[in-house]
Amino acid sequence: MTVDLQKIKKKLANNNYKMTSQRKAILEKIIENQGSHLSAEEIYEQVKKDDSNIGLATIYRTLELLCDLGIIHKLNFDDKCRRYELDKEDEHHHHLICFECGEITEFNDDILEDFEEDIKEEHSFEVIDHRIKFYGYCQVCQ
Amino acid sequence: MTVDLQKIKKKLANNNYKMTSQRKAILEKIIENQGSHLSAEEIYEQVKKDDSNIGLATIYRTLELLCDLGIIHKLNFDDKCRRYELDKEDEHHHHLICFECGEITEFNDDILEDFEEDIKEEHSFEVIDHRIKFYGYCQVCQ
DNA sequence: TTGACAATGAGAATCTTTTTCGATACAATT
DNA sequence: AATTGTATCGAAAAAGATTCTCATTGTCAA
Repeated sequence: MTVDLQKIKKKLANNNYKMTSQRKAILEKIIENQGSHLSAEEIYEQVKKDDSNIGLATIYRTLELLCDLGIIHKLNFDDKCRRYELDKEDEHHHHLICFECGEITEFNDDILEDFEEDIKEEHSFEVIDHRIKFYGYCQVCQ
Repeated sequence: MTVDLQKIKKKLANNNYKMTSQRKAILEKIIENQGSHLSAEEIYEQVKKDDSNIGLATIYRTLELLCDLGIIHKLNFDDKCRRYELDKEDEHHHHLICFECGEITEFNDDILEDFEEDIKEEHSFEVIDHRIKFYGYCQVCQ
């Protein structure tokens, strides 16, 4: 995996935050489940297995913190809850969402890079990032 | 505007639904505010001006219904509420979201049509639709 | 060891959305 | 005009996700 707890620990320290056991546990679960787009509740369940004493509020606080530091980011599928995934600066990926079974698969690519230029010119909008969701039918559901 | 209440009325009728005064009022507000991505609450406020007796539940029920009929669709910005906009089959548009002021502008284009082909081949995923969000800084906030 | 402060757990609070239920509107039928 | 059946409605309760509060605990430097 390209994610390194030590680096994250430093990033926390640089911002005056500590790598506590709870934060570590949460991070580990997120890393273990890369590609799963876990929700706060799901992470809670996972972490609870090892530390049955952790509170849901801690999960939310930690996720918020990790978002602020750019370690993870929020995702909005058409779910009613927010989901989270690791932020990997080296790769850009998008999501394929099946109308039928709801499965979400990832798909790496750097499309639209050229396009961002055009938008700058036509709309005076400086694009920093973009997210694409493709909706349709997965292999199984076609 | 390309939206026609008569057509919508027929669409409702075809599915055994009636064009009630409440539904009409809600639709009118959505049409009036094209491009505004109103939330349920905002639509409620608008409609309440004319019909102070309408219930919020009716707003939600109607929005749900209009989604099912493909007249509008839900949007998820990073807001905590869902927003809605008219579904215009003739045009595809995407959103430019400003990190700074949060303003959301629309932007028409048919990009990624070719791309959908490639995805079909590489991922066995049949793409029906896609949504793109571009994040960055708008003209004012740059 | 102590003091200062960050972090935590538990539960209350908040906010959006959905559900329930009795009342109402309306069209078709008598 | 009265009756019936059904869709729709408003109000309020309920549900579900997230945030806030606050007293307690953990950590680390002095």
